[in-house]
Amino acid sequence: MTVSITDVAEATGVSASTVSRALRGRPGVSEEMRARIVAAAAELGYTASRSASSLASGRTCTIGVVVPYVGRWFFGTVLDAAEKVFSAAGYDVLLYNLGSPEARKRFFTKLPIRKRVDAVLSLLIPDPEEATALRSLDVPLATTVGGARPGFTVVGIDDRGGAESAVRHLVNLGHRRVGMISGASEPLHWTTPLDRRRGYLDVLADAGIEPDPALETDGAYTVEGGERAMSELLALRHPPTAVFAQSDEMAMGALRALRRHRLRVPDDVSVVGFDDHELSEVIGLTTVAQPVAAQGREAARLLLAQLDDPDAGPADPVEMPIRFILRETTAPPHSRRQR
Amino acid sequence: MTVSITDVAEATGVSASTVSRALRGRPGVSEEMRARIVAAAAELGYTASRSASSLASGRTCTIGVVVPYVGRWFFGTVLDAAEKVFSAAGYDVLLYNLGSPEARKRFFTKLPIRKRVDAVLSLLIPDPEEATALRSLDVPLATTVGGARPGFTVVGIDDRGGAESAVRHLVNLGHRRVGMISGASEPLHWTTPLDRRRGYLDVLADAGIEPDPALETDGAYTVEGGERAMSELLALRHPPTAVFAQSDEMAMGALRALRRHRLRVPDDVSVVGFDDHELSEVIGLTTVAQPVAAQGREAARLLLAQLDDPDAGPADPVEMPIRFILRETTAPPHSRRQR
DNA sequence: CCTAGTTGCGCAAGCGTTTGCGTTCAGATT
DNA sequence: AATCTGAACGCAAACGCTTGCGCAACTAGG
Repeated sequence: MTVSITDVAEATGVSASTVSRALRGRPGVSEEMRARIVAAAAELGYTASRSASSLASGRTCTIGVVVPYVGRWFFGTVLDAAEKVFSAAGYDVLLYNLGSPEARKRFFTKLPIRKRVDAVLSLLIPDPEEATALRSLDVPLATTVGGARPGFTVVGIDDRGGAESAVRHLVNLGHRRVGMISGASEPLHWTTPLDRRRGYLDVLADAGIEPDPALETDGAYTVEGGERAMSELLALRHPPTAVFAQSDEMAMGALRALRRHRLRVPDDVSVVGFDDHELSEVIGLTTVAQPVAAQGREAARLLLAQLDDPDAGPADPVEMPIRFILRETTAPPHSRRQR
Repeated sequence: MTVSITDVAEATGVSASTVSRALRGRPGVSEEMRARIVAAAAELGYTASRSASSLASGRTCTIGVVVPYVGRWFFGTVLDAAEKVFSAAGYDVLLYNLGSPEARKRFFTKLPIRKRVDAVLSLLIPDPEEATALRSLDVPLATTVGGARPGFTVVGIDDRGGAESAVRHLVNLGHRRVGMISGASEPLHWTTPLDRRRGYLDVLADAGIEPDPALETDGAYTVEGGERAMSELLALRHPPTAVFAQSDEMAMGALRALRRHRLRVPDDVSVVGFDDHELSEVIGLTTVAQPVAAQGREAARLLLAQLDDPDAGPADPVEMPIRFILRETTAPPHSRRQR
């Protein structure tokens, strides 16, 4: 049978309470006794039952992490970093992967997480009702990725500024017809696409370029979507000479579409992405880098801080630095002819 | 305060036992009463405390998933698929990300998972001691990725056959000097690199080609490693005309190295990978596709089956189909000249 | 009409910890 | 010597649920 606290108590000839205190480093146990207990516990291979201890103490030593798609690079990377911080602090991670709308709905109505976690890190942007549901858990909450929400600690980046630097780069190269591949409004209340669009429009306005709605197209933040979007742009009467994709994955899709159309990058069309995907360097994609893992780490740390210091509200929003990275997918328009 | 089972019991005027039975669909409750209880529970926003119920019942309704790197595409994808199966069946997923050796060691010595899960899906290959530790948990176990182990249900692919088809393709194209970028023995007892190497050697032998140890190099299963490995190969007096990379990520690194060396693919050097990474299609990489998500799904399903039918041992090993995919990174040697 | 079987529900004993409080006892303080 | 003070430890009551068993009330069979 599995060994319980009373077993190690008997083995040491003390009470269960003393064992409990000894093993958790609580005061009220002599060092000598503590050593004996620890030894006995080790010998018996004792591990405290989490169910029992969290039932008794009210603490679960578990953090819930909810993410839209673990499989996608961005979320996987954030999760990876956050998990390391949590587990180093002795917390376990309960993962909820809410890709499909059904899964998402089920999660937020049933809230299986209730009474199971000490805090929640949400890698997806909860809509107002979902946010309310999460708040009802009455534990510290944090979000990476845009959209300030009362009660949530949020760490993110300057999406607007990032988009500006990307588009400004294209404009400075001399491009006047700059397309954008965006991820549309799919999950409502998710402000990143909007912020990045704002940056795009800002720069155009600054440069005195009339924005053309036909140049804005939806890539759904996936490779396939980006490919489709790029094809649409190429089908235009006046296709763009440069494209700003709101994510590297969409930019990769765009590159693929361009290759299929036998157009050369950057000679015929320039492409700039956003995120600095792990493979972007491999393919030489010009992009705006954001510190993905660092965001996960930071969010995790802030959450832990909130747990340590009870009745400390959510931390102030954190904005992580971004960085424009020039690689090989951008050049002045029609550079072939100009050479 | 948080609402407990007695609250809904009082609200309905019945005992807690009846509430418990009603809410979990157990027999012994009239349909009418059940409806009333369900309604009351919903109204009060009641959720059973997992700690309490698992303490009482011994079941945790939780599956532990241990993975080396959540951030990597392969593991993220497997996890994504497995999580969906688990959560659809009402199980939560406890994630352990064991990238660093310290984290891994800590996990297997302290086994924080003990008494916390009903089953374990390991996406990393446990060495014999680790396997013993896991078995001591006394719950169903499953593994994706190579290496049969007593007590584990394993679902994998034919690594050797896959490697054979990749290398045979190169040999059939006329290549005689075929390099290999492998992930070496880093985590011991992880047979995939060995099996893939076996396939590589088989084909060479079949074709009457003397294997050259200098053509085998270590890419550590990462993009950077692949790049380094390819550079080494190119520095050889007689560099290979084709390269088999044991993973797509390493193949991508190889492509990058080739680009840096101003060599053209496939004209100067052919490259074939393994895995069919989500971005391989984007870059046109010839590769051997394995059903990654399907493996996660299948492993999860088998685990659930074992949970449903108690005292059913681990399932028979499952081998998922693989498929060679011809894209654009392979061609006959020196095809430029031959044209 | 009596018995046997079913159905619906309550009782109470756990499940393995944690923790407030009480007890004991050695040593310090007057 | 009597009292006080901590330190070290034990007691027992939670924590919120599950489940075997018991007990009515009701149905059906003879």
